[in-house]
This record gives sequence, C-alpha cells and structure tokens, in this order.
Amino acid sequence: MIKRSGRRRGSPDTRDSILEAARRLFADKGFDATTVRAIAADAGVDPAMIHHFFGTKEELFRATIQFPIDPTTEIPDIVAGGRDEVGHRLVAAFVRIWDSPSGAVGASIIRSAMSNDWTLRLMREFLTTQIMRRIVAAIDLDPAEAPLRVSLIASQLAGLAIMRYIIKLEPLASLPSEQVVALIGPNVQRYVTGSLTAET
Amino acid sequence: MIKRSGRRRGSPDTRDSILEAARRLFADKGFDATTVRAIAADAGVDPAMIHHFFGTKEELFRATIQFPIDPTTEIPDIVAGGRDEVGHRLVAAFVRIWDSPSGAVGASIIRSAMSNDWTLRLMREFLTTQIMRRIVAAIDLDPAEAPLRVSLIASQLAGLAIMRYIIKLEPLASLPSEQVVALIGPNVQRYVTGSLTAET
DNA sequence: CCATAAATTCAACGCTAGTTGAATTACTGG
DNA sequence: CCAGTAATTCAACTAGCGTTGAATTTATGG
Repeated sequence: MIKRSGRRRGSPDTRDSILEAARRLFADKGFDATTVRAIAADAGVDPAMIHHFFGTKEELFRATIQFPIDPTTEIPDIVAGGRDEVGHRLVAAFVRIWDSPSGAVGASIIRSAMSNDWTLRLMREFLTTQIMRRIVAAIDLDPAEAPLRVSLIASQLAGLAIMRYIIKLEPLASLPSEQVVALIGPNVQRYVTGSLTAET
Repeated sequence: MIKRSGRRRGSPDTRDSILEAARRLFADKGFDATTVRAIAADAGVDPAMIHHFFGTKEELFRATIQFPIDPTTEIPDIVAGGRDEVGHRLVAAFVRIWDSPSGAVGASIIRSAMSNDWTLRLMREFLTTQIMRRIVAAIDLDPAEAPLRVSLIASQLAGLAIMRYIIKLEPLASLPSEQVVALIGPNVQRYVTGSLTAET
C-alpha cells in the first residue's frame, strides 16, 4: 500500500530494516552469538534476503559497524579548551557516544572481539589506526610517550564501557553522565599529562 | 605402561587432561566459541569422556573456573601496609594473578560473559558477591560509598585486563608488571581514597 | 580367578547454523 | 503494455554442534 521510493539499484528499505536489526542484535550478543536467522526474524524478512543484499554474515557485520561518528565534529571539541581538561572532555565524548545509538557499534565490537579472532584483529586495527591516531593528533603528545599514554587511556575507557554498558555494574551503570565524567575524568587526565615515571 | 594411581571412584588422570585442555581453550576463545569436541581433541580423548566425567558442557565450564586463589593469603597482603598504598597493592595482586596460570580463569569469564547470558550473570554475581565483598572487607570503606568506589576500581582493573591480556594492546601488553603497578596504581588509589564529589 | 564396576570407544541422534539456487512475484523503463 | 530486472519466497543442503546409549575393554576387590 505505502509507496516506497522505487530505485532500481541500491535497494529499497528492507535493506535498512536488516541493518537496523543486525546492529541491535550484534550489539546485544556479539557476532558469533547472533544468528542470521534471528536478524532476519527481527527484521521481518526471509534469511535469504540478507545474503541477497549483503552476501555473507561477515560482510553484514562490517556494514553495521561503519563508524557513524564524524571525527571532524567530535575531535575538535576534545582539544578545545586547554590541555588540563582533556581528560574530562575525553570521558564526556566517550560517554556521549556510548549513550547515543552509536554506542551499539562499540558494544558490537567489544562483545565480538572477546571470542572471535578476526573481530579482535578488527578491533585492534580500529584502536591503533583510528582511535589512537586521532587522540594523538588531537592532544599533541610527545610521540615517544604517546603509545603508552594512549594504552592507559584505552584501558580506563574500555573498562568503563564494559562495566557501565555491558556488565551494567551498579551503581556505575545508572550514574548520570556528568558524574561519570567528574569521577573518571581526572584519572584519564593523569594518563594524558601525568608523569610516567615517578608517582605519588 | 606407567602405572597411575588406580582409585575406583574419583577418576584417574584423563579427567585432568580434560580440565587442563578446557581451561586453556575456554580462556582462549570463551565458552560459546569453544567446542566440546575441540577440548576432547586437545586432551587426546573421546568427546564422550567429557560427559562421562563432567556431564554437560556448562558443568565442565564451572569446573574450570573454580577460583584457585586462596583469599586468606591474597587479601591480607593487600590491606597490610596502610591505606594510601592500597591502590598499588590491588593492581600488583591483580597483575600477579593474571600473569600466573590462574589468569586463565579471568580470561575465561571475561571472554564468555561478553556474548553469553548466563556467564554474564555468573560474572556479575562473582563480582558482587566475591570480589566486591572481599575488597570492601579488606580496605574498610564507608559502606555508603563502597559500591561506587568498587565499581570504579573494577572499571579500571577490567580495562587493564582486557587491554593487556586479551586485546594485547602495546606497549601496555609487554610492560613489566612493576611499571603497570606504578602507572595504574595511583589511579586505583584515587578510587579508593579520593573524594567522590569535587575533583581537580 | 572371577565378577563387578569403571573407563573407553563408536556410531548415531536431533538440532541449528550459514548458505544456496531455483521458482515466483512485483515493479519500472521503454 | 510488455519485457526484463530486481525483490522476495521457499525448500533444501552441508556442516558442525552437544549429547546419548549401547558395546567393549580394562582393571580391581574379594
């Protein structure tokens, strides 16, 4: 009844239902635990449609994790305002992304990477080529120290993601985002600007 | 040829090969991605033996994660020596466990919990009933603040585990344990004794 | 030495997974 | 209006999973 935009190439909108369902399920269960049939059911579509539009399950997964964050809008916000509050802004941006629909992408990758070889490689590449490079560029760090500092930042942020968004450990999971920033920001800040040798 | 201890009940030593193989594989791939058949192959045993000795795959998993840390020896070490170095000792103990063969248990649980419902529940229970309670008891915290502080500590330690032992992000993965303690200890310390409201 | 019970092997069941190919329907450009 | 192409449906295949039960070997206690 409802007339869809009827393009010849590029596909109509069941393609989008599939992508949407896949994003939701991958974020919720990870790559391996999510079945093509479940995605099809959730999208109200025959499993064969998935292969018609996306080919293999792996290709579908890759299609769902096209990073929907525009770095040109996000990164400058983090740098702007001085180096000694970068930690706060990093955590703030991180929490903002994870609380938004785009957080599903992160959840997908983390969940999948824990028990799947190629998604782990994908995550490591993603971390080192995308995130690491951007953080280093954003806050200009001593190149000699940068990898270690970024490792440490990543450890705190990954732990935050897991405890708050995946394990949902209370009270951290229900904490307002500003409080999360206030509590964890300073520690991230220490990894950004703190000494790497002598600590108190 | 070699004579094994021949008890009637309790089983001889293929049982141990199975446990060993299971521990290794579960730690490496997680619960779902590890197949009973792979464990059997790795142990050089028929798959049916696994059910003979352990029943279901789930029961085998539970058998592999019987926590081999004696809390009575580990916990006191953490408390002893004053409250303002608890962070260091917590990280030190954490890294010591993860660098030891017992680290496989943690890896098993984390890997499995990311894409499996009941192992996630198992991990959450483990965190709240075992770890949390012990930490609270060890460092005596204000009961009102304890859950939040432990959440924050858990977030940093979980992130450390994932980046260092699972993702193996460099240079964090190859850092000597003393350096890890020196770098991350102070931040954990902040979660133990730092203010929860106003931060610099 | 023999009966008994555990250890081990083997083959198979039932199920679900990803994937495929052919048949059918719907739609659009000419 | 009519091809032709994309979208959709349907049924099936293959492979691997956890699990089972019966058959067979091994070894020990009496």
